[in-house]
Amino acid sequence: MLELNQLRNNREGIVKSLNKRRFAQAKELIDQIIQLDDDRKSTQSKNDELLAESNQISKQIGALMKEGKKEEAEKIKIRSAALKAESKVLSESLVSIEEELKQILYKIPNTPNDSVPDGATSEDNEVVYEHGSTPQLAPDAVPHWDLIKKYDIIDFDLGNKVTGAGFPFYKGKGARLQRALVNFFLDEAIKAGYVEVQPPIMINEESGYGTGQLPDKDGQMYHVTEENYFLIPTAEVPITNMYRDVILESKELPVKHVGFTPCFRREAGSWGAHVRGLNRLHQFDKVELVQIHHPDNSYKALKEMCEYVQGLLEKLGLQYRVLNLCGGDLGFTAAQTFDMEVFSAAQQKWLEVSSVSNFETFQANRLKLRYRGEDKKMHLLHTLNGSALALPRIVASILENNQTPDGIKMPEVIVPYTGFDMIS
RNA sequence: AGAGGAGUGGCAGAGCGGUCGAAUGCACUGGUCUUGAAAACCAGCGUACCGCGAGGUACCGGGGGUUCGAAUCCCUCCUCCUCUGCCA
Repeated sequence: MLELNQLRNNREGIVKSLNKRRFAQAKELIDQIIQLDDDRKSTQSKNDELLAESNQISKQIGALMKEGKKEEAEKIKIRSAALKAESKVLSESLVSIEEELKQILYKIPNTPNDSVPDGATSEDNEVVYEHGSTPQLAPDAVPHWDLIKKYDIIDFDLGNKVTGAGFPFYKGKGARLQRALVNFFLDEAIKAGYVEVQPPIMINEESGYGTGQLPDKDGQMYHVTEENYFLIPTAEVPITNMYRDVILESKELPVKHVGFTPCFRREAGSWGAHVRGLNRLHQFDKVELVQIHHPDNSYKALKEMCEYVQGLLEKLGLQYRVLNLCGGDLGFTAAQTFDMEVFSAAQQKWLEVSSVSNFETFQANRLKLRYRGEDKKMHLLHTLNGSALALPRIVASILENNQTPDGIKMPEVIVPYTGFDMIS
């Protein structure tokens, strides 16, 4: 959620910035917001005056009652009743103005950072870095959905039977490979100074609003209606919400957490022929990084997180590239996002395996996540997060890129974790 | 899940219909004293909104109600504790 002050003071700049993400209604919505906020202020002022008078009268009544002047007290009670009726009207309208204001604020996405490239679709994302070269595979190399059948390590049919599409079983060395990668990712993050957390994988509605999944992505999360809980689409949600309604001391910054969780996504409307095998699932595992920073440091942290994720990909020996997402492809809550894509040699296609974002104050504003500045005043913090890494597509590219006539060779760094160096 | 008890400022803990945004202690910040520190003493010490300011308004787990007036009474939800039941 953008800050009201910013909308008032930097209206033109924000409209221009939102233009970069092709958000056409910016001007109109901001005008509505400013109008509503003006209404809110004047309504509150009037109401406060009424309440102030009412409080005065109540005190007088108290004093009169004490002195035993019942008659006089009764007399001014009449005035008090009138004030109360008037104030009730104003209070109700204040509540509805605030609600309307909030609803409009919820509709406005975050403003892209200046270094976000202009552009409308994923076609316009800027490739800022490339690493590695495409492995030379044998002519009979096959995509991972064939490999997992051949070696019987991941079973979609079983998942279909037991749950439904997009909920595969990992079996034998497939399960061990996945667990090995999770442990490798967690250990690396801990070495890099992240504090591990194991969060709940269901969240309440408030948390959904806190990080911005609600109301924007309502319908993309699995909803447990009995309790009004949601299955998390990413560990970002519970981990960042640890800091909802929190005031941090400067000396507590930065906050760095890593968490491993399954992630659940309904992916409503996004299914198609191009998402075979592990490319898109309803349930998948992910190790997620979350950082909270002083506003001055967040972009430096964003850079460091990207470099950290790149380091993981390099250790796994995967060819990858880094994209600076263009305005039109940016997620609702992000001010800037770098996507890491690995090249899947058998599919001849780039697969997104990590998304590292700075949300600036967008989430913090909803979360009320603040720190006390040098000026002794409260300020919003910056939140960031990134996948490090999402498992299925990493597994897919390891399987595809490392296939040999004798089996699938494991990257060296994870052999201590898997306990085997070959799936055959 | 049932019965009982409880939720107050960073923490502990008073208040149980008016003068309470809330005693007191601890913690914290500034000052005095001291070579320095400790101790002692003095002062300060929640958040949000409105207002140029003086100041005003709201908030005592959340929401609603009674009342001229609610931290205090009533309803409801949530959380925690104790006992009983169930169970990884």
